[in-house]
Amino acid sequence: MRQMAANMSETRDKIVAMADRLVRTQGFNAFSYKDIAAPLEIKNAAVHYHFPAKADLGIEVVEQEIEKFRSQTSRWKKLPEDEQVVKLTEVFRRHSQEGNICLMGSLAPDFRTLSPAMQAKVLEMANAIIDWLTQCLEQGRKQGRLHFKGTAHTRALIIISNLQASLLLSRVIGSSAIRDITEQLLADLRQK
Amino acid sequence: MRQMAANMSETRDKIVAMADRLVRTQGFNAFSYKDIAAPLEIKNAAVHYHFPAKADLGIEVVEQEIEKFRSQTSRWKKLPEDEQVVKLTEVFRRHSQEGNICLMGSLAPDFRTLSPAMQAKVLEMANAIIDWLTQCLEQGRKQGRLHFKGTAHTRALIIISNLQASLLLSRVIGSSAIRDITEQLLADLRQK
DNA sequence: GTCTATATTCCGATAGAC
DNA sequence: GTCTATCGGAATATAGAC
Repeated sequence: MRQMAANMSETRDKIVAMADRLVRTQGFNAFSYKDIAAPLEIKNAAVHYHFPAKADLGIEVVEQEIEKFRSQTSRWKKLPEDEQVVKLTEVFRRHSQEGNICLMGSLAPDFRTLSPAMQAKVLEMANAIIDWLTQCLEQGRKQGRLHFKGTAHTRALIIISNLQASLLLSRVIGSSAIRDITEQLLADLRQK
Repeated sequence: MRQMAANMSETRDKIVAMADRLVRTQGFNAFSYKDIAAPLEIKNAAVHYHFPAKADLGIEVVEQEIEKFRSQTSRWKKLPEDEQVVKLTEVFRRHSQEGNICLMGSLAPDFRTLSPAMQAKVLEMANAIIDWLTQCLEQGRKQGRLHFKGTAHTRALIIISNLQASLLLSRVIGSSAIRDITEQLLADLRQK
């Protein structure tokens, strides 16, 4: 996209990656520029150079997540729908193993404290995930590979809710929660 | 419990109520003593008198929630299990109408930033809810009033997850989410 | 129990040198 | 692009008068 030498964006990328990690592990309002600068062994002024305001950094984190989600799901396109759902659960399981929660689960509680621009980005992310899963479920049911009651949209909301909250719950009661939940979830979808 | 004139605890009660509201609407790390003091028209020093540290206040909020949950569920004891589950969903729906999210959904993302004592209280709360619902589902299935696959414990985790995250989601995408989710959830449980 | 006043620390953000 | 230095503000918390 932007014309830029490879090393020029190196620091920038590291900052975004660190911010992503911190949002998921501590929450957007609970980390500071220092938390980013210190581990990267730079000064907070350097972070401000790349992202003048904290909201700018938050927006970039969400934007990259949307981009990542779209590229992932696009790679699953040729798989049967039930396997695509499995892939989705694996994304969450991987987050769990790294001690992360998903961005939605992290940013939704703080939603009202976010800048309007960042709120818009979070909404965009939510819609991207919900729309994709709705279509996946709809198609999967048509093909006879997935079974569920009610509309695909509502079922998508339920499944997203489960995956999100299972990460939250497992942070409190231990990581066995996410395994149990996702397995039962997939079993439900496979059962006629 | 404690020996104390009625008016002596009035301010204290108001502080806890305000803190509860703020935890649910903004998150534990995003509100300050000023946010509590200003609407009550007292000074932040008065808040510190009742709760020396913010963690003390947080613990009290969670403790009162545990107490409230136990007294609510105890009042439902004589109802059929399927109606008890409906009662539970109504608690969440009421939260949604007031723009609140549940305490677990609010505190779980920030869990690692909480003091050990507060973490312990949050875990206690999680277990109280999960244990109650597990037993309710187990009993309901025995009575033939509730229908689900898998263990009651895993199903309890799934339902709690759904209710929690539906509040989070509805904050971002709008409040229709919670209605759709809970209705489908109850329909699932009623279907043989 | 509540107040005024303040200590201390930290945060996001900016200015200007290099 | 990164640094040093610092501003302005806000947060938690405490001391001491009333």
